[in-house]
Amino acid sequence: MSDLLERLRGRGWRMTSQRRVVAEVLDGDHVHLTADEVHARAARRLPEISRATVYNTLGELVSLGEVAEVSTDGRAKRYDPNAHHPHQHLVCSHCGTIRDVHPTGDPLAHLPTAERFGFTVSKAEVTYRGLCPDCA
Amino acid sequence: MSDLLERLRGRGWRMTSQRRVVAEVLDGDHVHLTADEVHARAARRLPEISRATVYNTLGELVSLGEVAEVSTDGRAKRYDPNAHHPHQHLVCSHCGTIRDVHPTGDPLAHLPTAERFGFTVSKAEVTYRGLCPDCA
DNA sequence: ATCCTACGATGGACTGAGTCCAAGTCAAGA
DNA sequence: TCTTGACTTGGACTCAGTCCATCGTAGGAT
Repeated sequence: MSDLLERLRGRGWRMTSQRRVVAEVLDGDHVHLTADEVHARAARRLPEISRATVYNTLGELVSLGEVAEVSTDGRAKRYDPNAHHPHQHLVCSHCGTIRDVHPTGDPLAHLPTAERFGFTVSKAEVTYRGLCPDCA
Repeated sequence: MSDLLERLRGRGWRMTSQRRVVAEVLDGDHVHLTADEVHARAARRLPEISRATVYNTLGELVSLGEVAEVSTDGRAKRYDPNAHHPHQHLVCSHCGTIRDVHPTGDPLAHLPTAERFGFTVSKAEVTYRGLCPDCA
């Protein structure tokens, strides 16, 4: 994530303090913050940042492929900065904790042509559900 | 789905015209209606049915395991009456069409113990994404 | 057949997540 | 340092879903 700001500048992004702060908040592994959580953390450094700007910036990061959108519970979407390392998610059904996981093999390979109904299938998202050690 | 009403009666459900209509609307294969769509179709037969009742009934059907909740897009949840036949979903990234699909093998088998972080993993939901024949 | 009552239905207010927009601000090139 | 169009702001708005006080009724009891 450290060179994210460089990549963005290279793509013609106008660099503002708001965008810098949002990008900094989204740094690390196993980070899966909601937009409101991103806003709250960003506001600790830049008190007057607005929700609209956070939504705009997250949306741009997603369409640039720098951040992945994850929705594991039908509630708020979460934003995962680990977009350059393909992975799936393991979610605790009780407390909602999310871990990045790496299954073996390619899930796409398990969908036979006959089951594709003429679709051009390009990716598979897997959500594993269960109980985490604390909730078990 | 035809014997659903029988099963529900057997579980002590009080049978009302509203519940009957909701259960009837949720009949068929590849049915993935939102709550509002269920409400609209139910209202064609029973004009004064309320949204709250549709939400209540759907929620009960889900907790009884008769209907599965599917959220493929972070927007409205969809309700899938095919809950007794395990399957995954193939979604068109452009128009949102959803098909039930049956991959080979068990996705759970591809998550090694070392990648389970102590979780008791009980199921895997797979969403395949791509373009349907009409949108390609 | 009628009565009772607890379970279910109703609709309107409310919440949470996200979008939209007109007006103001400022990064960065000239 | 000036200019300008890209960016930010906050408030109104939408959409999906929940909550709740009140009313209605399914189905067992008599």
